[in-house]
Amino acid sequence: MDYEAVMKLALERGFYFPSCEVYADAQAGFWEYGPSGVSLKNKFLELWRRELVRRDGMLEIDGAQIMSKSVFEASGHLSNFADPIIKCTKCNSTFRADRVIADVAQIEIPESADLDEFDNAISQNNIKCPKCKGDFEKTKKFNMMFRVGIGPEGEEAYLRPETCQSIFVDFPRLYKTMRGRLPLGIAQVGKSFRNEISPRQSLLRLREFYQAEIEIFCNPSRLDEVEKFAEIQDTIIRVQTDSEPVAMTCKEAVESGTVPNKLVAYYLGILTEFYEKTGIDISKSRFRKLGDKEKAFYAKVAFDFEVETTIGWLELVACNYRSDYDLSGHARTSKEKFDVMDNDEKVLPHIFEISMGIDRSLYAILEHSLKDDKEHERIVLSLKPYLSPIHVGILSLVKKDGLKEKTDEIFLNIKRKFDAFLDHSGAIGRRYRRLDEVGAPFAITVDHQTLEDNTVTIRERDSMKQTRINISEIDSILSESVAFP
RNA sequence: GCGGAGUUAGUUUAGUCUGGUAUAACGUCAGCUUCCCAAGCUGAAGGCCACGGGUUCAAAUCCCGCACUCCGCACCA
Repeated sequence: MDYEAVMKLALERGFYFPSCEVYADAQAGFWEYGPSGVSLKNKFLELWRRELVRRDGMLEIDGAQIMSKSVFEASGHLSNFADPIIKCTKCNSTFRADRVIADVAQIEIPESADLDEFDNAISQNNIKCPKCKGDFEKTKKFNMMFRVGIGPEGEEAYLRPETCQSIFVDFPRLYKTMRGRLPLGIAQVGKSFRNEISPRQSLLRLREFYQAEIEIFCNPSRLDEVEKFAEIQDTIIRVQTDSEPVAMTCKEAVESGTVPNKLVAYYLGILTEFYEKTGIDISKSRFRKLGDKEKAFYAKVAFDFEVETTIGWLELVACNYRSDYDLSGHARTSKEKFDVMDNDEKVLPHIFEISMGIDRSLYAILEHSLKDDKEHERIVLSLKPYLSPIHVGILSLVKKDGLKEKTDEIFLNIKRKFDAFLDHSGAIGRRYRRLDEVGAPFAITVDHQTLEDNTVTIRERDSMKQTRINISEIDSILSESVAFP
């Protein structure tokens, strides 16, 4: 289904909706998760922990969202995470200074250059507004980080623009106290903040958003010594270096040089296996190798994991080989030691990161799972059972003759163990439809026969098939059916 | 940030040109119908029309501003 249909479902069924919507001064780029959205997100993260964090024996931390100025001096965000912008005095159009100068005068000025350089280039080449030929104001820096003032003096600090900086600065302590050995993965789920110029499309471009980031600390001279590689060497990944994605095994990807080494291929492999289990259609995905101009300022090699949706290819994960950019930066600025012993060799670890956008991933899962079942006149959210906000609906066929009481009793017995939803009101077909829309994989219905022989019907969402089971079997059947794979 | 379109109930929407405090469907809730796939019947709740200002006896409707949403441009780890 398309973006509009997902949006409608999100608003009607409590997945997500605009923040502060009752106030007129609500700002763009901020969205809330409702009950269904939170449940889906929690389950998605549980799957992420199982398939990546636990599978690879990573350490998970939970860092502060506000970090000191020094962190971002060391990380380069204060100088690099900003665009030089120029504004036309006549028509108020805003442009990126480096782009206009490159287009008009063919002069390449790096975006991190001093502001004077841009102003000089503009006056020397007599560059005017491309739209109205007006004059430009002086070049300004627009930094995408949110600045905050700490305490009564308003000491300078920033909301983190990516969660991984806490992982980098915590690395020395974690390595020492958690008995670290290279390669070591450290993971974190949390919020990041970026002052986007134009947030768009609900969860797809937010100013406050969730990331699940994994930083792999590794010895750069041993990137092909990866024992675990055997686990995924036959896993098929889709890699795009030119115009079309090409499906290949991880082994072939390394041997052909498409992916630079076994370590990177291993993580692309387990990431693909993870996304397969979210229900996203992997045949509509690709790892797109980024060109030099597209890469982030810290990345040596970068693959974006992208998924095809009705609004185009959507970047869900950035996989960047950051080399020693981060640790050497923090070592230099903090004067702390970030190098460690690996066997008998002292190394400053390199970093490969898997930076996942959670909100976008959830959107992609919803879009790929939402089906219009025209034959039965229903909208079905065919989520994997272990990701469904509601595991099971517990329904009474009718309220009277003691069916309500019997239904309540069943609900009481399972509600702590499963996400169960009790519903007595309205026509039974309507209640099934409602459960279909929030993606509940099962519905259990108590009818008159239940009172005679303690059996209930269990209906399966996608096939609409019903089977009669004993009440005593409910727990084991559900446990098995909604378990994580 | 620029240009265009839009904003009326939970959702989709009529009404805006031709000013007189608002329409419908679906959804929701309660009840009836001994009822297993959005059935039927009865009833109810829900909006002062994004927000702020102006014109007018009177504004959802006209004017100005502003915010947000969508589409393009630009931007985007």
